[in-house]
Amino acid sequence: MMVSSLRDVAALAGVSAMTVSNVINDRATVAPRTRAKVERALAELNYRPNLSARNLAGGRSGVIALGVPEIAIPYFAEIASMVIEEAERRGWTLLIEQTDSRPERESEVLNGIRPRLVDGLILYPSVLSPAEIAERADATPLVLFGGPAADKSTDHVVIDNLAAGRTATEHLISLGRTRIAVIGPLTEPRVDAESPRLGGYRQAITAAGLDWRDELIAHAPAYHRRDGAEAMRRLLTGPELPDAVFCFSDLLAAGAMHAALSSGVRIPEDLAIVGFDDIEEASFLTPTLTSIRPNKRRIAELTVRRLALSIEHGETHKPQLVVADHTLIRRQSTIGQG
Amino acid sequence: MMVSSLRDVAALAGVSAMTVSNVINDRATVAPRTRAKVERALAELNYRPNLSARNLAGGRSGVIALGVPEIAIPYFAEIASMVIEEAERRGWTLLIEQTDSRPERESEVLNGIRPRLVDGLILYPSVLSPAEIAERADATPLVLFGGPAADKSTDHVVIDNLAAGRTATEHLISLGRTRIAVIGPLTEPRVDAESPRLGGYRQAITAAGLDWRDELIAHAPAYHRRDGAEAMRRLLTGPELPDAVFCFSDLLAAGAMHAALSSGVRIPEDLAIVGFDDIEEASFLTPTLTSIRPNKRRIAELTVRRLALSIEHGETHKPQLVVADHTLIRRQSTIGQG
DNA sequence: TTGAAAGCGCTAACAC
DNA sequence: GTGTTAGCGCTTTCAA
Repeated sequence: MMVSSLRDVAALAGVSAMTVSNVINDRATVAPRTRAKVERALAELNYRPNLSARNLAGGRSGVIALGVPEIAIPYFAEIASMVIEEAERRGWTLLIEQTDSRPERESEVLNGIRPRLVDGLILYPSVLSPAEIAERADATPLVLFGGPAADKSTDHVVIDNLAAGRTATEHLISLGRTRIAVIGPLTEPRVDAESPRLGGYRQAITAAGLDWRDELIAHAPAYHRRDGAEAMRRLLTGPELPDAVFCFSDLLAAGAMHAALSSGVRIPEDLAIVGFDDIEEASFLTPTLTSIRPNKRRIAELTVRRLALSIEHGETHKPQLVVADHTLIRRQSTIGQG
Repeated sequence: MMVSSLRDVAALAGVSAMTVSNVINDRATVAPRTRAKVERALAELNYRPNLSARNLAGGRSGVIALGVPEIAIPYFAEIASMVIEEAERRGWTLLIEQTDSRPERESEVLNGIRPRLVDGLILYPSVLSPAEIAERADATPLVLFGGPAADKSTDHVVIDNLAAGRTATEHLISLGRTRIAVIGPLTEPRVDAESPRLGGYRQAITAAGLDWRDELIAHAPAYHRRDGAEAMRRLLTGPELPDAVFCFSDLLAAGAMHAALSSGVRIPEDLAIVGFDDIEEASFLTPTLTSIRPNKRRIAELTVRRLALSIEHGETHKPQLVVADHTLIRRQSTIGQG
């Protein structure tokens, strides 16, 4: 099948290339008769615009990029799916970059691996500090999502992790649990600070007048299932047996749950578990997993909307920190068969 | 930060744009001194090539597209992750399209949603028939993966689903199970034929001299967890209680396992379960899930390699059907704590 | 309402 | 070894 250009269509329709361009982009007020002629030619030649040419001519590429640590992590896959849908709504296509949480990779993505190809970039900043992000050598519009808020110079969509951590822990306390463990990365390397989810846990524990016990704080290097399983094994062989655990991701919770069940621990009778992210898997674990559900649809929507604003208003665009909502979804892993 | 073009670099280095281009693309034999000068200018101006311009000038875009039903399905997310890695190895970036298994969407992707932007396309053909695929109005190099083999006019990477279905079923038979159920889409709408996984099951059942029982064949409309859970509930309330079940995906198996455990069925004592895909989740379910493991790394590698060949050799490229290997991974859902 | 001219940044082909 | 010319297919600007 032949590839036809604007010129071919123009020739067939007996008009100029410019008029065809106007028809395609629904611009100016093209005379109905002219429009009809052009549209017939368009169809006949099965015209498809050359995006590179369009992009080069000063327009946009219609492509945005999403940078995440790993697309195979369900939370990111679910977010990516929604971002694709939101982008499509605006006529954009999504390109995906994996950073593997490696600084060089994250930096490459930030500085435009595919230079000038994308109109904008959405990034989950996993390892780069706000300062490093602010220093990037690329002017492509950028929106961050997740992690702690960086500086004010970048659009950023987050949820209130501190409040979420508090809510998760309070839920366990309300169930009468007193030896509540935590599994997750305890610090935010990006800002060299305590994880806000841990901060929320701390607040809830303190407010309830429960003892703080270091033996119940299990660090996990990352958010994977295996990290959760390992941390749980450490807790189960430790000096203080927990009666509940708050995991900083559902993947950690899935690993922890598997390790616990394999050791004969009953859930939630002996051990209640709360996860974070509410990935689809959470509803199908046995028992089903109580989890903090960030409003993923809203995160995707806000992220793409901020990016659209930034792309459209360029210089005058004011970056903003936007907070999406979250809720606690109660399931069997804490409240039993209900 | 300013965006600089070839010309800017050329001006700074005191050479022509063409020489800069030659340096960048490692072409011709540029004099060492010239090269050094140019490279200094390149660095100083933080030059980044404009891909649209490069693409338009007759080169390639360096972007390939991957079309899948849903990126949030773990199997596709895992494959996508590996395809990204393989593509990166060749200096390509990956763009993702979701088809939702809708014919119009699949057709759009096939005919170049992002016309002329991508150098090649990898597609999981979920609903379109081989004839519809062959008729596409776009010349972009295409490689299919998964599903039944189409015609000979398209590159296609598959696994032997018939053999895999037989292996899964034989494994259950070897455990002494006699009432072996099946959960999954029973037909291939694309080719209007029986699912090859069901065909493998049939062969194994017949070869073992077991009775064929329609009551044990549970159709699932798709491969999701909820479909597996529903099918399992039907089997559990049906006239013939199975003592084993072969699910056509791990997601179906996860749903089926959840439904069974929730009804008090013991796995594997009362019911053995085999899944398909061996997604990471399979190793962390309780009990862990026996599954057919397609060689995903190999599928990604072969897919990208065939695409590279097609892109490089254009007209003279001969499409081919390539078969990747698979193995049965035995876990607790069939062989217990063993 | 339509068209002509210019140019986006790059590379291929060919000179020098 | 290096530079010149032309042009990829489109949009922007401005004139008709």
